[in-house]
Amino acid sequence: MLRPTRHSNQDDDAALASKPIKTGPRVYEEIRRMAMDYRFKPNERINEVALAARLNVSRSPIREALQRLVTEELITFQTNRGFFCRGFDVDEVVNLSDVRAVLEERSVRLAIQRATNEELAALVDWWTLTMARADSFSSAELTARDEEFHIRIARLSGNPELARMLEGINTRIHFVRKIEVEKHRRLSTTYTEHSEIARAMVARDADTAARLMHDHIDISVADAMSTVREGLARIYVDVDQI
Amino acid sequence: MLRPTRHSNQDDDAALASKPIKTGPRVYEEIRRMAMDYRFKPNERINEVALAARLNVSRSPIREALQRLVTEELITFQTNRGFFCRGFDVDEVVNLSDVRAVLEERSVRLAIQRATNEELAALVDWWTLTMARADSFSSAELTARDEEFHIRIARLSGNPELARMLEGINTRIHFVRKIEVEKHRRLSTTYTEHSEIARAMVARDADTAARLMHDHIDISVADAMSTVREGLARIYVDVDQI
DNA sequence: CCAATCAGAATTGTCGACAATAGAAACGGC
DNA sequence: GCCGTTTCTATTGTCGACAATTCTGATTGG
Repeated sequence: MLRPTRHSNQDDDAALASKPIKTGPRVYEEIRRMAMDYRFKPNERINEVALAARLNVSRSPIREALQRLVTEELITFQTNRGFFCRGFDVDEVVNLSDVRAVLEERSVRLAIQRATNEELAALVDWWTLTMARADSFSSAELTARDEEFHIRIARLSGNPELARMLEGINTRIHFVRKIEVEKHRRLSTTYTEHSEIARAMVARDADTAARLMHDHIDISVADAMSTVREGLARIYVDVDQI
Repeated sequence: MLRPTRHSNQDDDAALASKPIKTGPRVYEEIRRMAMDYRFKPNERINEVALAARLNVSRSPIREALQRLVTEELITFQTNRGFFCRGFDVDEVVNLSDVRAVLEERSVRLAIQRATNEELAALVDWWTLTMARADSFSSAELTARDEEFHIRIARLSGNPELARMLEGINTRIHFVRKIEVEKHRRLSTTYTEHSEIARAMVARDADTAARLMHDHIDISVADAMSTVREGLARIYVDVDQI
């Protein structure tokens, strides 16, 4: 079969002969990533044509991706005015943490109730291994492992809706969590809490596990404020470096 | 005021002259409503051009609305195959109810902690009035009141994220809830549970209120199965009546 | 009779164009 | 000099068109 017309890809990554990744999903994922990392400044208006040019596509897939991100709360929208980056404020972080704490508690309880011994053992092993290698991970990688720990438990809960909601919260607090990870790293604080939670799960001690999980997540307003402050500094500094 | 000649428009509201409602939001709301009420059959493929014709718009706003509904879990999507109505199965209802129970518990607890006496009194009054008029309401109206009761509490919690998540769940279980309301009505079961919850809230008795709320929401798998069964019957009967 | 194959039809994915709206700049009256 | 108005520009909202893909169903070989 003959290769159909290639439309004007001059720079960027593309052009590797094969193009297995559909533009729609690719664009969505790319913009999502940008929003998660606050590559748009808080409340910044997002110019569709500029973004389209940047990603080498037309406005249609851009708009569809943005609309989708609107319901994910990563982007906001005003009719006839367009799309904006979400804000970045303390209240939101605190409120999301509150919801998250409740859901994660339920998550561990269900996981303890439903997961097999093998699954729980695998969780402990995986985290132990992760801890052993912790120093070799970048902050981004470590953050990803942190997120994965919680997601794994959510999966073990056997309730996909619960897992999905927690993933949604995760994407929204990804940025602050990354900052927290770096803060921890600076202070050389080890992640003993995850280990303790996993141990309580293996022991099928639901109350202890739930309590540990709650305390692990619960963020004081003071902590949130300092983290958000550091986040703001980072946003307005790192920008334009790429 | 004289009404200028309306040319052609056979069905729908149409065209120019007075058009205060933007098509984008209108289309979104309309499709959303259809999805909530299962006007699309479960897992049915949604034809974009047909839907566009039905709503007298082009495919662009249709697709944008659908994409948005995808992340609301009211619609599913497969690349190159298009959009589908979500399924309709017992597991989902059970899982959502589980999550909902947890969130609603948190909701009442926070509301008890943060709402003023006046706000709680207003809640009681409003529900008492609603009950008094219950017989004059249609099932749809009664369902809306039921939903509003819970949403009001969520708002009183002072945590907008919590409220938003509960609203998301509500739209997804709207259909089964409506069937439950009708079931209740057939059996002449009165809604005493809401009143009891509200009373416990006024008394600032968090544990009691939380327990009542949990029991109110918790759905046994058997109940869910019968409700879903009735829902399926309704879906495949009422269709085409409009 | 069934399975695989292959055209034709239907549907989705993406684009560029144009109209409608909002935003910015220039203007003028006070 | 300042505020409201007007004009011009930038951006969004929607559309129709075409390419790419999937679906349908008829055909053929076993």
